[in-house]
Amino acid sequence: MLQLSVIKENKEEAIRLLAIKGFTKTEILDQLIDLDEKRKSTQKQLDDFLTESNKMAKEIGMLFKSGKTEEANQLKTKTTELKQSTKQLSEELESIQKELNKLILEVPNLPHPSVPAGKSDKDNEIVFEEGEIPTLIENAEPHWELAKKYDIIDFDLGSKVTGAGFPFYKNQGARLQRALINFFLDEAYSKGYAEYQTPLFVNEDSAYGTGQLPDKEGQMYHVTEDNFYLIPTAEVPLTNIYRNVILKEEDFPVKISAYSNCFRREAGSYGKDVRGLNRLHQFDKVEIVRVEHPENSYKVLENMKDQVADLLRKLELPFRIVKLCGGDLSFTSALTYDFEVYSAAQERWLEVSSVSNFESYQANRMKLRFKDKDGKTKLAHTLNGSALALPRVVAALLENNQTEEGIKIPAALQKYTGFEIIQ
RNA sequence: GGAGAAAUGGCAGAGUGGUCGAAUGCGGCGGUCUUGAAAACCGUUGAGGGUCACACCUCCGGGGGUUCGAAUCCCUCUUUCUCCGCCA
Repeated sequence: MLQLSVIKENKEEAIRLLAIKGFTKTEILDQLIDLDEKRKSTQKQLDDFLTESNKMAKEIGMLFKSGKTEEANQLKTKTTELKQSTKQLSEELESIQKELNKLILEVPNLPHPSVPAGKSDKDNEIVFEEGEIPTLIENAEPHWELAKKYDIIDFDLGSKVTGAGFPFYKNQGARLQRALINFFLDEAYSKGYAEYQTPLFVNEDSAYGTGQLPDKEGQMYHVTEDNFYLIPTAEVPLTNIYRNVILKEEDFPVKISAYSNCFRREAGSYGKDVRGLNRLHQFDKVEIVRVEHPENSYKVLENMKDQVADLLRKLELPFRIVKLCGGDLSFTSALTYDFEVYSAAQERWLEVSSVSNFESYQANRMKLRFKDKDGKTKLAHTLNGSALALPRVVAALLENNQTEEGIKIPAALQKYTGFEIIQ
């Protein structure tokens, strides 16, 4: 969540930036400022009452000790009314806090000043493009046909056993999956990321910590019996490692990665754009997460961007990087780069990675802080990125590399797959 | 799943109703001594709110309760440990 101090000290600037994100309910900011004032004055009153009753309690203790029982009992009756006011005030304070908390969660993160204005993905800014769009063989097919032809991914079987969006990977398809996972993990490791395996379920606090709750409730699978949420990305368990943690400055940089299954309900999205591997309920992804000093976070974001580009280069896939415009930017992000690979058979760009700087937005919500050189406690910055999500990478690999003889595996992957061609 | 024990500051560990935000040790930081270091000695060392700064308030796993007063008593949840059962 946004820091109240940012709103208070820089309201005009905050309003201007929020408008880029399409957030125009500026009256909320005023409400927040008012509520905070109310909170302070109520707190002050309550504190005064508490000071009084603390004093009396001590006095009563002394009187009892020195045997002045009668005086003590007299004082006791006096404290009763004090308790009434105290109770009332603390209830008032609690409701103000609750309201404050609810409201501030409605305010999205401020976008970075460089974020272009715009409403939808059409307004995103293409900042980089690399690789040639391949010319396909005659009778080239989309990946869902290829999957059937080579018997490597079985969507129907998945529907039978579980439901739509839960495919089986088989034979060379299953081995290709394993190869990609290992390739991505090795690449992250070689760039200095510690490797983790995380729980696939998280509790409610963690889902709040990274901002899946309260607004994206319907996106996650929920185990009601135990109140667990299936992770939509490894970002959730990885980042929550640092929930309520105070780091030392020398702990930076924090670089962690994990492969995990990701589970998304994707409620309400059907149609041909989500066919095959384009959108799944369960998929595989290697995620990279960083916790950084605020001064470094944008340098680090560029670094992560290069890292992801390098992966796509090694996979020999044509790709482009787009900087998301305000309207397409997620609620919690300040700046996001999306990576898209070109699917020649579908003749469209597929998003395979999203690299974001959340600045202190997540950190504030989960109280992730560090002590600076002067011993002051400050919020850290968090960043994350997919490196990479598998399904659409697989889709592009299958489609772009199809030949008469079969599907060619890029050189960098061959030592992982153990084969050069799918046939 | 059943029975029992426990959860205190960075760590270890006292504290079972009243000047306890918390003894003591270790670690960290600053200093004295030293050419330098170690040892020794002295000081300092949790977080949040609030304030120009103080004062003041809250926090002893989480939540609730009893009491004038709770780290301490009661209820509840979570976690850890021991024993039994089950199990990859």
